[in-house]
Amino acid sequence: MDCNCVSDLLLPPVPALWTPIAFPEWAYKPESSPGSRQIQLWHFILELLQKEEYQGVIAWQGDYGEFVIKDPDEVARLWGIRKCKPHMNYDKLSRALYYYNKRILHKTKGKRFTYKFNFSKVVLVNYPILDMASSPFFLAQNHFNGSSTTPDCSPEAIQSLFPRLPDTSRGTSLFDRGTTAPGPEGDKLRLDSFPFLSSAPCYSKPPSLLGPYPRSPPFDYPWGFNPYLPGAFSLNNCPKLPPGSLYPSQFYPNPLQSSLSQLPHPFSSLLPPGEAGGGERGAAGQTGGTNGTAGGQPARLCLPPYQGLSMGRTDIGNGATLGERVEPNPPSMGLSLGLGAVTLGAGTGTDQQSPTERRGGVKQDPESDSDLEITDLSDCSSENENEHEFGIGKESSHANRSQLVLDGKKGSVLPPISSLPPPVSPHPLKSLMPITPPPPSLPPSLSPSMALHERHRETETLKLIHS
DNA sequence: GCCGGAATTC
DNA sequence: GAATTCCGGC
Repeated sequence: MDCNCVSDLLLPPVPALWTPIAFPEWAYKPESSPGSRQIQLWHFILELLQKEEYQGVIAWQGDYGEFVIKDPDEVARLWGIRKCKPHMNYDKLSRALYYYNKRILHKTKGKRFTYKFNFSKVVLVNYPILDMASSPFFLAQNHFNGSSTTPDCSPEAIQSLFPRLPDTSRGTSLFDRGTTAPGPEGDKLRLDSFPFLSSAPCYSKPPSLLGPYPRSPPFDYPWGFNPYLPGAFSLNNCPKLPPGSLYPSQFYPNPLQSSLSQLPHPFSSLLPPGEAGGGERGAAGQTGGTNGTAGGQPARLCLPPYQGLSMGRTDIGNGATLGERVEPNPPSMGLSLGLGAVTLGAGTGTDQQSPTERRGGVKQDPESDSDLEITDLSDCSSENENEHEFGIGKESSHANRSQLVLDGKKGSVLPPISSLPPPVSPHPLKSLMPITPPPPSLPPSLSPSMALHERHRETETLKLIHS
């Protein structure tokens, strides 16, 4: 939409500590509406929900994922501003919300102006490729919430599906987006838009009372990032991104991290001895180099954080990570973004299964609503979300070696690894294992074995230096 | 206030 | 496809 009607309504100043995460491709209008990737209502709702300044207008309240529109007219007005629909009203807005019924969110019956997000639906609908049956995400989740049937979403799982991206130094408000829809390469979503997800799995308290992420001032973008500004999603526009990874590594699901650490050689050996705890390397500043991999920095495999592993939020390596590379194509990664890089070595590129094949018929939510359609999933799987956008080849060409980076956000509420349910067959890691050799075009740096080789070589070099 | 059909727009 | 708009019914 070419709407500038809100550009002059700009609200608050650029946020400083925002923690953007990538809006998956599906978060915006699909290819059917090329060039018109408008924010969707539920995104808008989420954003309002996580802005303290709108607490009086709309806020989390009550049950898990539930929110109440305290000021329907105001919400409608804001939405109208956002969409340049001056005649928007709550009646219309609610009509739109109604269409989300049982999918993204639904009306809470009996509660006035109250709706509730269905994040499991969001994930299921948009990431059908996730093998709920064998995914560590959901095994863990089920373990967490005691449910063996509902593949609900743990914060980490959710977070892993909404990879965090770095920002640009720009940022504006919720309303300054009309004219500049995000590019396909980096739609962003803020994890803290899901307070109930980012805090603890399945909390029952009002989300507003929880949340590991300290509430930031309104519009507080960590790197001045504004997901809706042009180029905000471009990997070429990450000047302020903490070097090392386009995505703060805490983005990746814990279960995977633990899984990786438990993997037999060579995977386990990919874990840099000194990096398991996550501290971070310094930031050889690199400014907005293509896809953030500048200066021949090592490519990194960002793995999910896990409790017990110290992980700093700023733990971001230099250069693009493999993890980020795979981010744009979540479904193809099986279940993991973090480990995606491992899979990556096995066959990214064109030799992926078709969305349909990968999907394999996913209607796994036991409580699936009759109208929960696992459709139109191809949008989030391939096409525009591949190499050409993230330039894996380019990235890797700068990389000297692969590394696994264990880090992430602190305070993850996850059970100890030992308490996680044992892998079932097929082994959760199966999907992480390379199935086929890396394609010839795959840079050696992305191959685990090559990484080892490189690592060894580096070690030898260091020995020589020291001697 | 809520639900939901239908036509329409983008 | 995702609203937006209109409208009628409860």
